[in-house]
Amino acid sequence: MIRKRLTIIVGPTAAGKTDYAISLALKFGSPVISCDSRQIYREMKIGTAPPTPEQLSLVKHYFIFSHSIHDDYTAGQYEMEALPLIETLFENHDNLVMVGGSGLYVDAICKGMDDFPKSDPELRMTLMSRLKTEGLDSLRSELRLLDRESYDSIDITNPQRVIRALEVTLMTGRKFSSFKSYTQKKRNFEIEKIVVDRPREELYERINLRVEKMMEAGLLEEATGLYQFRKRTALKTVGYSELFDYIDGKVSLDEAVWLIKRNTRRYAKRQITWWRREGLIPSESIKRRSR
RNA sequence: GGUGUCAUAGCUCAGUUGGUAGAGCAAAGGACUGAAAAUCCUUGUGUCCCUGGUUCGAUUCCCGGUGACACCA
Repeated sequence: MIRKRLTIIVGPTAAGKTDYAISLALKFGSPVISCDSRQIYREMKIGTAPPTPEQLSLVKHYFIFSHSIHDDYTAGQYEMEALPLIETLFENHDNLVMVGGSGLYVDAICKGMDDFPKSDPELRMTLMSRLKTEGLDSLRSELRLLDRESYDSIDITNPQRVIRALEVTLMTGRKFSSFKSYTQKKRNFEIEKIVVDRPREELYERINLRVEKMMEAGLLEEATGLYQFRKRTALKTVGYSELFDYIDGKVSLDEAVWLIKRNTRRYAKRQITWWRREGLIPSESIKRRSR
């Protein structure tokens, strides 16, 4: 029996993953399975740099424009939807191509997420307002009392992490740390990751240029149309938050565009850090480039 | 052409009454289990424009260059 293989193309934004994925998919006769936490939203068509309509017509794509910003989406849900899809597709394919810039989503496919309960919006809201009124210290000491292991192991300077740990513990009556299994889930296919990267300077130039092109393509108009939904977590996205600030009069348009570039650069850097940890990107200055 | 002011980190600038310097921004490094394009942590990178002088010691004071700006011609 032929071993099935999932090829995952990873790397920082604007490095050229989309093009590479399509050429590889055409070679394998595979569809492209996207693994991107923002390109799944159909309401954002410019700022997330999704494949163009032409590219989409070349190869069948999954998880592009497949969901709505009005439904909360998570890495856990992605695993639950993408994994069965992959298994189904393997019935007719030996090689499948996945592309993704979202490290956590890639891990959800490769390693699997533990069975943590998903968040309770009401409880989260309560905790967030407590963070505002009582401060992080108060939440921290509560976590310390309820779940010492989590308190010792998570990043307790990060409000988002403290809230999540507390949320799960309060919600289930079980310690957050007790949900961690520390074992990877079994996958009945091979996984190969390919990095698409560029020298830092070149990558940053591409990012800057791409932002200019997005503005020309009407990013401001798109953001204006989505302004009313700006509180949705899906719209906490580089390219949109900055323009919402412009609409609110907090920054000038030039400043907003400049901030989009900067924040995209920082995002790319975080992605690089993610795959560097896996040894996929050399820690010295980056030289590798596949295409 | 003359006079004046300025020249310090990638950028904007502070500072050293002479003991080789520090802020903001940019940047770099790191973390990451249902918000992950999110969220959080750490870090100061320098021929202090160049040459010479005074001095134990000059980025700082002095002479002379060079460049930028302003004003006067």
